[in-house]
Amino acid sequence: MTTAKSDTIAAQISKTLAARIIAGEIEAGAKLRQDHIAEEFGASHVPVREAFKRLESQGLVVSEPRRGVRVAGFSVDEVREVAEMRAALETLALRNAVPHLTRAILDQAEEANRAGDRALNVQAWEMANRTFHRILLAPCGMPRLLKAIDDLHTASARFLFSGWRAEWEAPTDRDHRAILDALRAGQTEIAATTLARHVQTIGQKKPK
Amino acid sequence: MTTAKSDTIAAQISKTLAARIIAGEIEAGAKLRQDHIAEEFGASHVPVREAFKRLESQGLVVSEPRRGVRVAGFSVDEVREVAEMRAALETLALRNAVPHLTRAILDQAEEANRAGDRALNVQAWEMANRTFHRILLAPCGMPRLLKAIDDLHTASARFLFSGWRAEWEAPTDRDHRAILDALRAGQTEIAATTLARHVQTIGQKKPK
DNA sequence: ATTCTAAAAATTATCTATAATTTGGACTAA
DNA sequence: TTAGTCCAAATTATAGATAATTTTTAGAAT
Repeated sequence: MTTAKSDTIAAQISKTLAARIIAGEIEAGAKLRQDHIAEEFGASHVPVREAFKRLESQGLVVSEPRRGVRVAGFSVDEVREVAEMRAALETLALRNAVPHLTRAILDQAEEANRAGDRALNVQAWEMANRTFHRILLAPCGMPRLLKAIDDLHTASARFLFSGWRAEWEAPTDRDHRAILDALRAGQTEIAATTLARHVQTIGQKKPK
Repeated sequence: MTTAKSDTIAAQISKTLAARIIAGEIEAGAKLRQDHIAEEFGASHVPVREAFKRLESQGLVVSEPRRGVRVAGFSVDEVREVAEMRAALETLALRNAVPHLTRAILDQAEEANRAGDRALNVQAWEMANRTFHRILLAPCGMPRLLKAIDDLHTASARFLFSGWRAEWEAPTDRDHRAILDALRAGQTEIAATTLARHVQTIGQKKPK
């Protein structure tokens, strides 16, 4: 998680907290005390509050007025919900991206996929996986859609990390290759349905 | 727009500003000066900033660090984007809602539809339209999905109001009836595809 | 006339301080 | 013991003040 120095303090705090929540360093349901966090970052609590607002819109924390914010929990139902939303939105993005996909872009995606295969831990694999999806979908040119998908990826990553914590081995991603092959062959529909199925299987990998 | 007294000041400001932006009272691209707004609401600028954050997550304003926020513009591309996202997400919600739909719920939806036919202005029609969609989709029990759809409805409403401003006549909504008929007959797929087409036509009603 | 520079004004972002609300615990009464 | 209530501590929410940044304006040089 790169916290650019040009960002506002609120943005930096938001990114750092998001990374912690996703990594599972802060457990679900834990209260986030604004004064404590402000002290840790050497800031006042005003930018902390703004960071909270951002995290809330990403679905990482829930806030009750006058009672503070706590890390959002996630049930199996929510994991499934996120997976289904991803399937719906990523297929939409893919269909709109296809006309703009070039050979070079597909090669980039393949490289990202190989990076995933080489990943030594789940964090590295997740980053490569996200890159793969982003490279393929970005050419759709629909910024609002891409942002929504990105937030859903964040939610997915949280679930992924919570499940695979200790033992983990890089799965060679057959689905990714199948998607690439279909795209190279101009079979948009096959690519889209494969992507939809692929995303939904993520929600089924059992935690622990 | 009901601003409950129990809400925080930030929430009240956010709702009021959202209503103004949707109604077109503040034009796209206009700067929102936090001090001026704070003064108008008799508050300090801290809750104003938090309200801005909320509006940003809804896509109603865009913010550049250290340069303030301005009302988001919306091109025809963005309108189409929102329409396509709605089509994808609302069909997903509908498919998941169908098993929980009862006769009573369908009757409620029909009543909302009639309210739309009786609407005297575009605002009343929009509210009835949103109610219709919400009644049908809420039983899916996917809160994150429903919130996303609601934000997209807000964006759609902005476009709708900008187009039809002065002259307007209530269109009897054939699509809504077709959806209800299909649901009553247990034809989920027909209902879903009709809904998808219905949502996308909204993006095609030409403004002016 | 135009463009570059610098000072001034306006605005945003943050900090410190104050007010309001909630939570937890102790004490009292049933 | 068990509620119930009240007080104190902790925490959130807002206000007022300060610092930092950007935009505007004026002036000078080409």
